Amino acid sequence: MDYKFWEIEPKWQQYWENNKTFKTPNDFSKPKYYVLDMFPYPSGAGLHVGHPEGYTATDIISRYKRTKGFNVLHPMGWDAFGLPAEQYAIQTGTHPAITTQKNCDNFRRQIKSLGLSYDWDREINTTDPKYFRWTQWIFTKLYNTWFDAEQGKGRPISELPIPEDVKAQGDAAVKTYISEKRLAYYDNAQVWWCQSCKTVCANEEVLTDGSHEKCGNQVVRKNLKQWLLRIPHYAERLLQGLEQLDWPEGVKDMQRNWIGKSTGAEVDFALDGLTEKLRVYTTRPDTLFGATYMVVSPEHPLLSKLTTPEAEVRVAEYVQAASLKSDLDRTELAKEKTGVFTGRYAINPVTGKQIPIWVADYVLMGYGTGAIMAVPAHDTRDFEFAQKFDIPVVCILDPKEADAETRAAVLAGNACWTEDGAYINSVNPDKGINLNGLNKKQGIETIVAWLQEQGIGKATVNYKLRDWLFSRQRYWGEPFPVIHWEDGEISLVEENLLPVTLPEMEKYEPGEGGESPLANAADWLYVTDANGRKGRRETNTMPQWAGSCWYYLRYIDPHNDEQIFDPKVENYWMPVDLYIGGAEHAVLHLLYSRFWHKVLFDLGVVSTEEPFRKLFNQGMILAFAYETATGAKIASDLVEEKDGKYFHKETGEELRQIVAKMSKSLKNVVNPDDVVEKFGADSLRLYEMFMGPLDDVKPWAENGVKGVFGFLNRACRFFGDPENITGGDEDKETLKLLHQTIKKVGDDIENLRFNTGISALMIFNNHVLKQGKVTKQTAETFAKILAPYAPHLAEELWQLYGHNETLAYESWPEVDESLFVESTFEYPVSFNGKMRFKIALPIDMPNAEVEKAVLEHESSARWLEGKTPKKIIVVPKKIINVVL
RNA sequence: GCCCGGGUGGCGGAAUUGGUAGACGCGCUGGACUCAAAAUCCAGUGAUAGCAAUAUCGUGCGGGUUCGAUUCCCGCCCCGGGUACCA
Repeated sequence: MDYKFWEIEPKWQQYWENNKTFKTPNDFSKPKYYVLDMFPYPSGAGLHVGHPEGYTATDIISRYKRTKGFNVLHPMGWDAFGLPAEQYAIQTGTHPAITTQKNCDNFRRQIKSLGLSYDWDREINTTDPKYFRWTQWIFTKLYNTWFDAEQGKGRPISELPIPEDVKAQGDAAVKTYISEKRLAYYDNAQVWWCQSCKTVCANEEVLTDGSHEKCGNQVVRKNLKQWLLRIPHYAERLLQGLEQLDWPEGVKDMQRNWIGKSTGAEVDFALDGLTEKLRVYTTRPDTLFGATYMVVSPEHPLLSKLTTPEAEVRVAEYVQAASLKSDLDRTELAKEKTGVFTGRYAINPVTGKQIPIWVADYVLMGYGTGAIMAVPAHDTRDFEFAQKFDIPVVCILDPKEADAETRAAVLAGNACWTEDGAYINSVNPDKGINLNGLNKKQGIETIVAWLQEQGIGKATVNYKLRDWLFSRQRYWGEPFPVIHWEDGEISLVEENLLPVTLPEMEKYEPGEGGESPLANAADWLYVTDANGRKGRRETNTMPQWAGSCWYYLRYIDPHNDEQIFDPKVENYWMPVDLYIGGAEHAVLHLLYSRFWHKVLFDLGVVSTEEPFRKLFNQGMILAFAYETATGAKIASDLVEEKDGKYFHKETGEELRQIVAKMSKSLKNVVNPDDVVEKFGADSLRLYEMFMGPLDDVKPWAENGVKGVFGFLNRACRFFGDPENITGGDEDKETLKLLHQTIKKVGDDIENLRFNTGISALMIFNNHVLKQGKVTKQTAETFAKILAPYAPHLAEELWQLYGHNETLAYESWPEVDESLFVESTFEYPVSFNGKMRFKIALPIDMPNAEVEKAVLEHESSARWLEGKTPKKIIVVPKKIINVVL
């Protein structure tokens, strides 16, 4: 049978669609397996070859698990809110919904052409009002939830205890108190603003160079009324939850770093001439004896009080200058420390000495208390600062492990030592404190106990995680179900009135000064309540993360108009057993999703504490590119190859082959449609999996596609030719290899090692090609184990062997381990670790006889050189090593 | 700087718990088929030396542990990702 993939593939895709082969019933009698892809943003550019990488992997797992008797949930949908459709609307006036629809249709067509076994009846779209009705519903839940620190969980706002003193202040105070506890709140926030996108962005969306991750333009600070979510309340839970997850350690680490937990202590410093105290946060309270000055951030609320009249001018100037600096200047570029003395002194509580208080922008208001005690001898930043401004450096940790020179410098206060050591100068009998002789752990415990006793400090925990800025100044997003009333009250749109849909508009331009385009939708914007009170709808929309935060829950029950989903069904399907997608979502999407999920868990909406049990990141698919000796990139169509070297077609200059991201300018973008047309979907699937380990970054090579295409051709020609299929018993060697292959392919799928699984299939195919004939049973087994990878060809073969039904639910072949039992093993024999020859011996032969057989072997004499071996190591079924 | 990954032929990559380094595929070389090409098939292919059998070297570098190290330990170098004045 010739390999006519162009006929086979559409035929089976049609069959699967007509028969709803992959429609997933909520059949609770079977064990379930939920395999999820990170759903795509349907861009106008269509599918990139990176998409099918993850999709093929999950498809192989899905198809395999079905044959192992699992009820498999494998859905697909569209994360379709987003800026490109809105920008296109601004340019052309085309409604984003129309653009989105078109793009979704194209993505669906492309994905279907790959033969992926999705249950298309569960398709979802985040821009569908029937979907975002529930996104809005979750927002109302967040708004109406507070975090009970004692119980460590979120609870309905109706259960929030109101302190008596708040009650005494009246209704307004109670309302304020409540709104300060809600997980979602509306407030003035210093936010990142992208002038190019005319919208705010979350901290997480700003890259380290101060650019917006979406567009690459620099962002600026701006003060705006915004919606924020109190994700830091869940910091500890988000951290702890990681422990139970089967996720790549790297991703867990990134989340841990992002959450940024640190343990330390808060210490109150008395101030000279003021009754106020200055509170600092430190992770090293044990170095208190070395604190020779203090620093407050330029935004510190106490700064004006601290500043003495003589210092007023310079402090004001400094604060002014700092406020003009972007955060970028304050961090990356300006490594050189700046600061001015406030004129005020604090009292070091352990030494009783006066220490100066400075203001400097290397201390950030947003972390800890916005003030620090500076220990220049044992903190590099403080040391730098102290050196520059000539502040005393007092060493209180003797660096015993350091070399003599370093040690001397540190002890003299001329160098900084941040490692552990032995405390010195850390005793004050008057205050009843002595750390000398303790180690770091004991030192911290002792000083914290002392601070607590004195009532001037306590152990504390800090997190880097900040409130999540949750609103955007865009049209194409979920509207908030919120109304701002003329009297200042904020209320939610009632649940039975959801969804709040987007108004039709003629123009989609954002308003000036940070207003969303929705501010122009007069008919939609204004509302009046039953009492005639006027109100205005929230004009911001939710960020794109909103829809993707919970989509995996909607697949479970996508058409339910009564509830977000039926809890019985949720209880069956959750959690997601395997989630595959790009590593770029390591923190943002995955952290946000976990946060929402935990809130929903606390409220009893979902049944699992974590949404994604196992996570796997596919590596990016790159492409070869070419550059000159000076590093200039050359578009691929200007490159020619000669004898394995690359030259510029026009200049003749020799070029270097490099690996880079696919890009239009390099002309090395691979379109999946072209690959499918030329080699077929099965070849594309197979190649994407054969390129290398799923999590590796790897370059696309068209010759590689030809390689797997050749394999499918040979397999099709051999297994599709009735003359090669015989009756009778299978050849022993073939049978053994077949079972080894079943085992290898199955194990490799379970472990997501698809490249070596394909290699095993190739080895088997090469074998039978040489063998010439196989039994029908062998041929059928081959079709079954090929099916997860190349389902179209497998179905075709299966049909050829006389079956009328799909093989998608045929059970996975059993491995007959007894075939692997061998009576002899061909031992590699090495002398002093170098392999010299091989000898076949019975595996149950006693060691003494093995040694004898080895030494008597004709080749041994040559390596023994007349010597008597010192030792002979025999590792059964592994190796024999003769030690001379 | 700090935290994660990773360095294996010309290329993508294999190698259970330490046990024959280079599976499988690409590329290349030679051959068959063909008027010829493509396609297909067969053989070879880590480097060096040799007609060959074979030998020596070989998994980023330098040490170590071991009968035996791509694998474990110590010290470096390089590449990729994340993060960055978080006290």
